[in-house]
Amino acid sequence: MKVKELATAAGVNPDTVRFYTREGLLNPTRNPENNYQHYDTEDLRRLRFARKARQLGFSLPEVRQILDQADDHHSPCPMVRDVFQQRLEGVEQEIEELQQLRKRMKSALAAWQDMPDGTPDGQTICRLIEHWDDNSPAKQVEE
Amino acid sequence: MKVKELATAAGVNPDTVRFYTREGLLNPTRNPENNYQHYDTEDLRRLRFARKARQLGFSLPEVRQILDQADDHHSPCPMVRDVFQQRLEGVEQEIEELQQLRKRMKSALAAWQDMPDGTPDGQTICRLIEHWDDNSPAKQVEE
DNA sequence: CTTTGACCTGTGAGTAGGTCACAGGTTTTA
DNA sequence: TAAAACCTGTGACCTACTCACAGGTCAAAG
Repeated sequence: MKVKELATAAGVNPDTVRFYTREGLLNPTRNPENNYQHYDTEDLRRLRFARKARQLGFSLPEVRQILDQADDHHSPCPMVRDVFQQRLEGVEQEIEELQQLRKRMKSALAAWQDMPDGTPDGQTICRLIEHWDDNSPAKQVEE
Repeated sequence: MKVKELATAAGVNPDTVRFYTREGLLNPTRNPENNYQHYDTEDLRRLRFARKARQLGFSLPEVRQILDQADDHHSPCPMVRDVFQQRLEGVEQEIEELQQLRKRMKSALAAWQDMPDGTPDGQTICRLIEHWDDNSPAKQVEE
């Protein structure tokens, strides 16, 4: 397979194939006649695997690590279980934080219902934001 | 105030102060004797405002836009309400997507309970991931 | 046989929002 | 007077791609 064929087969951008190749996740051979890359079904498997892993939240270095372990005929699965568990916790924390943010945003919106717009007066830029309580207290300081 | 003083006052990295200055969000004056930047309380207000706005999900260009409007003595608040509403929707969508991901991850974990690790055999890299159903069907192709 | 279009190549830049490193100048403290 | 702590600007780095560019290759159409 050539670049675009592999890309199409895996449903990704051809540039992603080239990028992954540069990054060492794919190991194509080269046609010496025209200098083209040649990918086989193993590469397709690796690419599909990489995409799935990315969707699951693995970083590219993590994906490469898994692939490398597989190349050395070590089972990467225990590591996968491990990193996966961590990623799940990361995702849950992200959700938590976003829900906090959402809550604060909604109460800010509610509080803004009754606030006038007001023109900047040199003391305040936009009351809507300045009076938003982010419960991260800033320190006070004088010039 | 000098860079580090302002940074400390606002609870940010000094490099962030320099970065925001380069980006035109802060307008310090210069001491011609030593070429140092001098920030006043107005800059501190702007910096704090910028940080709050960033926490609310405004992008730096948006923050700059608000600040510029305030400099021109136009009330930026209607724009703020508008962008804020959009950000809220964005946040809610992010939450939605993360919850979807979390759901898929949890069911994957459950399915993995009973799967053996297995050593890579050339056909499969890590069953855990390859057998994960991401409901994004890939096309089939032969070499 | 030539042209056209689709593909290939590598390299480099761009994305967002900072953070860090570097080399050299200044100020403050001991 | 010397070290520590600060200042300056510039440029690289981070993620995970994506896009642009300039030039080479190839298959089909004319």
